[in-house]
This record gives sequence, structure tokens and C-alpha cells, in this order.
Amino acid sequence: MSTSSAASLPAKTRDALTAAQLYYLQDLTMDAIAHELHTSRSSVSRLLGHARETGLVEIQVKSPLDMPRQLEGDIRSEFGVVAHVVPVPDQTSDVDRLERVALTAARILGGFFDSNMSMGVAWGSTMSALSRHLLAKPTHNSSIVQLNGAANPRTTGLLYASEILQRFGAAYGAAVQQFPVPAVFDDPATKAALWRERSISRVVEMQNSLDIAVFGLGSPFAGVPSHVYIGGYLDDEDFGQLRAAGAVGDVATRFYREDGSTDGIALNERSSGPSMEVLTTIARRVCVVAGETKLQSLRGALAAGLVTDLIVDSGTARMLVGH
Amino acid sequence: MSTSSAASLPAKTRDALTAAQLYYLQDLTMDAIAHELHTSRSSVSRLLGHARETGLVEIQVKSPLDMPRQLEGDIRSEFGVVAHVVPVPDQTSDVDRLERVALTAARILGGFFDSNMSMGVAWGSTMSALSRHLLAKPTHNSSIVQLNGAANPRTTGLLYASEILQRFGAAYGAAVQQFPVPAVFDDPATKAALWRERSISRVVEMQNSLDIAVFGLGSPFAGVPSHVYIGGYLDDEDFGQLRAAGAVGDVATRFYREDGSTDGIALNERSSGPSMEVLTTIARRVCVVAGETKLQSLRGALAAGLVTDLIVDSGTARMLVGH
DNA sequence: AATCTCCTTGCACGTTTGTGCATCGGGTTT
DNA sequence: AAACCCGATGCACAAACGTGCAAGGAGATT
Repeated sequence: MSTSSAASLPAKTRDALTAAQLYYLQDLTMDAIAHELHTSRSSVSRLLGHARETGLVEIQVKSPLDMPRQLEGDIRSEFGVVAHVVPVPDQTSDVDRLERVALTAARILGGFFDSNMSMGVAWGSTMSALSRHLLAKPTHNSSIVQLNGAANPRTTGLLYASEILQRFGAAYGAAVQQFPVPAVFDDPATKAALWRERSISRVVEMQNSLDIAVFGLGSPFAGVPSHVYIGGYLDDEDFGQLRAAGAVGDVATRFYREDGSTDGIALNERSSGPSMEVLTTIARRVCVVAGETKLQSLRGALAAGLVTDLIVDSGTARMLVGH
Repeated sequence: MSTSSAASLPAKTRDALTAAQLYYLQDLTMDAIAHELHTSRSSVSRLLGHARETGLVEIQVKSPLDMPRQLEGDIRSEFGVVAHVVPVPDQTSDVDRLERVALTAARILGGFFDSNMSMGVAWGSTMSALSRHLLAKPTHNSSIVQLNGAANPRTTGLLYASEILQRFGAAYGAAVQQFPVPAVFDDPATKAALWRERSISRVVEMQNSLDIAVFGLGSPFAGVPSHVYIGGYLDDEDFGQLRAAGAVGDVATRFYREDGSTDGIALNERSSGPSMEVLTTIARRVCVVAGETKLQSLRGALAAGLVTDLIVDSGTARMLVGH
């Protein structure tokens, strides 16, 4: 499989590492590096790309500590969460906005995860975008655990959700734990039964000892409903219930009101996602939000204390702190 | 002085920070960023340069922990020091070699220094090159202390040495402590007397409680003598003594033999630099070496245990570990 | 052995970026 | 007020860079 190198690492990685040192630490041009490595400039360009993607090169942007950025300070003092505001021009389309927030979030996430940790991962359009931009960071003895089921009456949802999980696993070299259950059960009894299956309870237990969780937000009644709500996961009756109960959003298919309360939202009994109690025992809970349509849902999540770290676009951040 | 910004930081820094986020975290082109910031593309290019130089952006190249690079591992196991080998093609001129090692060293150094620390700094051509490439990293309550005097019979050496110190101080926002004494005294008694002066002893005491020291190596008898030896710091008689005593190099004007011993090298009594005992109490002692002419001197410094962290070009590193 | 597949390479092209230069505007000195 | 200085700006050009594409190679498959 590998070449004749005496040492234990692929020649490609070795070259990428050298190239990265020459480029980022010594400011050589790619031309010069190509010459030193006896290859073409375009290969060096690709090597450097590889080095960035695989985490050989780490680029951090740090605001000077004297002046935490305005909005982030405001959010912190008002909601008690660490915020990272992603600058996005106001007239950006929601698609671009999501893409840009996801891009930034993916890079930040690398700093939160490390060896011997386990990370809970939700699914949805936000998580999907995020997963596509993860930077590699090799870890040991770590795992990625699916937070809530993804099956619905139409599909098993496995492809969609597992694709997200796989990308996390690949990026961090972590074991991946899927959760092959419906997103929302028709019958609570079925859930209870399944939860007694060892193959399932094993995952549930892993969910109970996560070091970090990452999730987007659902916003069932916003202009453009989230992926969850157009995929057939909920039927009309479910929607009616939610609306009547005053729910404004969800995290991993657990619903809450704008004030953070959840009592009497019947759907939660049938949800496959971790309860608020379980969720809030996780030390770090990273919430990724793009777009004003999620504002109400975001308020609810914050009020419920579900979030410890918030990654959000600048427009939504501004609206969050009274404009 | 500053603009109308409500917050406490210059508009330029704020823009640079935003630009850096957009460029490094969101992969926008400078064109796009210029548009968002309502300025020209060239200004964005300069903003980003500014951001890099002032440490708003930090770029690290990290070798995967599974495989510490070959040479560095060898050096570590043979000499017990943490090595950083700077890749440099073999046919590089000594000037370029020094420049490239200095460039890399300057970036690495930023990771070693932080608030509430004090750093001892030597002078010489290596340190001069190094100082020219330092990246800014703001710290508090930190100081830069000159390790050895720079005056000689011809000049006070103040400009030369203080320029180096100033650059360190500016880069780290640290207080700078000069050491306005001759590099080598004519009469040991003068040294003793001066050391009793409070203005001088104050600095000597600071030298005794450094957290980190940075220095190049002198190599008096190598093909191209170091700055120290052509500046008139030593006269013919001094040279004769050193040669007779078998000295091969120095750190901050303290001389040693290739086996690391220093006994009976009379010149050391008259040197303004810290003694080996003082030097070796410093927790981290970073030695920067470029070029094979310093090989013998490097062996001596390693044998004397003066070094904890070594930054060296690949050619010299290879020669150091028996080829 | 022939074929297929998948990965890597260098080229060529269009895009993106760095920088010398002339210009401009605000603040200081004469 | 005039003269001066200094830093910031945009322009224009050359240098540096990313990437689609076609060619080449090393295994794997038939």
C-alpha cells in the first residue's frame, strides 16, 4: 500500500508537510517549492490544499483579547453563551448565508474536539452543510454519535443522516455510531420497547455521556420550514399539535416554546432525540444558526439553556440583541 | 486620535479582523471582501498583510503526532533537546540559509512567549535576522531583557543591540530592559564594580529569573567568524587565549569547548554574559543555528546543556546526527 | 494478456493577488 | 497661509495561483 519510505508516513503527507513549512513559515512561492521538491507548481498547489484540508496547517483568526467583538460581547452578557458571529452582508441569500456560516463553523469545531472525546451530532440542512466543510483533525479513541433518529414513513433516512455522520467520522478519525430509529415514533410504546433493545440502548447510553453536541435548529412555523418539516417526518396532525402547544422550534426533534418551556408538548414523548435533561448535561453544546427565519427558534433554545456555544451570522446576531 | 467608533479599537484593526475572517475562514476572494467592506481590492490585500503581521491571523504547521519528523526525533533522542528542523535545500547560500531559519524561528517563538513572562535576548547576526521577522503577539506584564553587553572599544554597540531588543519589545508589547555594559571587560575588577551599581544589578537580577532565553551561537574559529568576532569585541590576545584554551563557540559571550566544558577559559571571567549556571536555570533556552560553520559550536552548546529547544536548518541538522 | 479503474501528473488558461507609483487629505511646522 | 510630512487609497501591471483537462501509470479484474 505505502511506498518504500523508511518512516511510517505516506510520502504525500511528508511532502505536504514540507511544502506547508516552506509556504507558510518561509513565505516561498509555490514555484520555488516545486523546484525544491522536484515537482510541478500545480502539484505544490494541490499539496498545499491537501495540507490545509488534512489539518497539517491550522489557520486561526483571533480577535485581540482587549476587545472582544461588540456583538459577541452583547450576546454573552445577555444570554450567557459564548458567541461566534460570522460576518455576512445583509443582502445575502439564505442559501449563501447558511453556506458561509457552515464553513466557519466547521473550522471552529475542529478546535473543540479532540482525542478521547465523544461528540453528538444532529442532522438537518445546517448539519449537512457543516459536515461538507469539516477540516480533518486526527484523533484517537474518539467517537461520533447520532443524536436522533432519521427514519420517517417514506424513507429510512439512513443515507442522508449517515452521510453527515460519516463525514464527521472521516474528518476526525473517529468511530461512528448510528442511531437507526424513526425520528418520531407513531406509538410511544414502540419507542419504549426499542429502548430496551440492547443494540439501541447501547447508543442511548453513549448519548448520555457525550462531551460535546453539535446541532442546528428546527423552526417548524418559519417562512421556509427546515428540512425536518418537508421530509415527511411529521404529519398534519403533528403540526396541528405543535402549533396548538405554542412550539417554535426544536433541537434534535425535541420541541420547545419561545420561553424555553416544553411542558405539555406531547410530541416530545414520541421523539427519538435526547431529552432536555440529557442534553443539558453535555458540557459543550454548540448551536449553529444561519438566517433570521430561525430567530424565534433561537430565542427558545437560548431560553431553554440548550446552548453553550453559538455560531451565528451577523444579521441574525444583530436581531437577537435588540437590534 | 481615533475615529468616532464607540468601541475601543482602531477601525483599521476591526476591518483587518473582518477581512481575515472572510478570507481565511470563509474562503472569499479579496475582490468579494473589498466589496463587502466598501473599499478596493488592494486595500484588502494590505489589510490581510496587516492582519498577519500583527498576529490577528495565526498560521501553524503541525506535524502529525504519530510521526515526529525523522531528524527531529533523532536529535531529540541523541541530545535530549526539542528540535525544529527548517527545510532548506543543500546548495543554499549561508545568507539565505540564515534568513530562512530566522524567518521560521521568529514564527515559532511567538508560541513560546506569553503574558507575565520575561525573555532574555542575546544579540548577533542570527538574532538580528530573527528580530526582523517577528510576528506581533500582544502580551501583558512581560519583559524583554538583554542577556549580555554590546559595547566594545570602538562603539557603544547600543544602536545595534537595542534595535534588536526594540523589535522584540514592539512585537510582544513588552517592556525592554537594556544592558549598557561592554561585551567583554578589560579588567574583571571593573565588572565587579559595575555589578554593584544598582542600575546594573537590577538587570542582572532580572536575568536571574527569566522564563525563556533566545540566542544564536558564536563560532570564533569557523571559516566565517560571527559578528561578535569582526566587530572589534575581542583583540588578538583574546583570540590567542581562546584558541589556546580550546574554545569552539559561545553563547552570549560565554565560551565553551566542544565537550561543553568551560573551566580555565579566562575570558569568561571578563564576559558580561550570564554564567552557565545562571543560563541553565532558565526553563526554556531556545538556540537558533543556521549553517554548518556553526556545527562545532553547536556540539559544544549541546554538550554543555545550554539548549532546551533547537531551531536549525536541515543541512546542519543532518550533519549533527552523524549524517 | 488485455482491459478497466482510479489516482497522479503537468500543461494551459483564466483568475486572483502583491506592489510600485501617483494622488489625495489631514495634521503639523515654518 | 504656505509648506511640509505622513499615512491611506486606488490604479495598473506583473507575479503568483487554482483548476479543468488530457495523458500516463499502477494495480485490480476479466
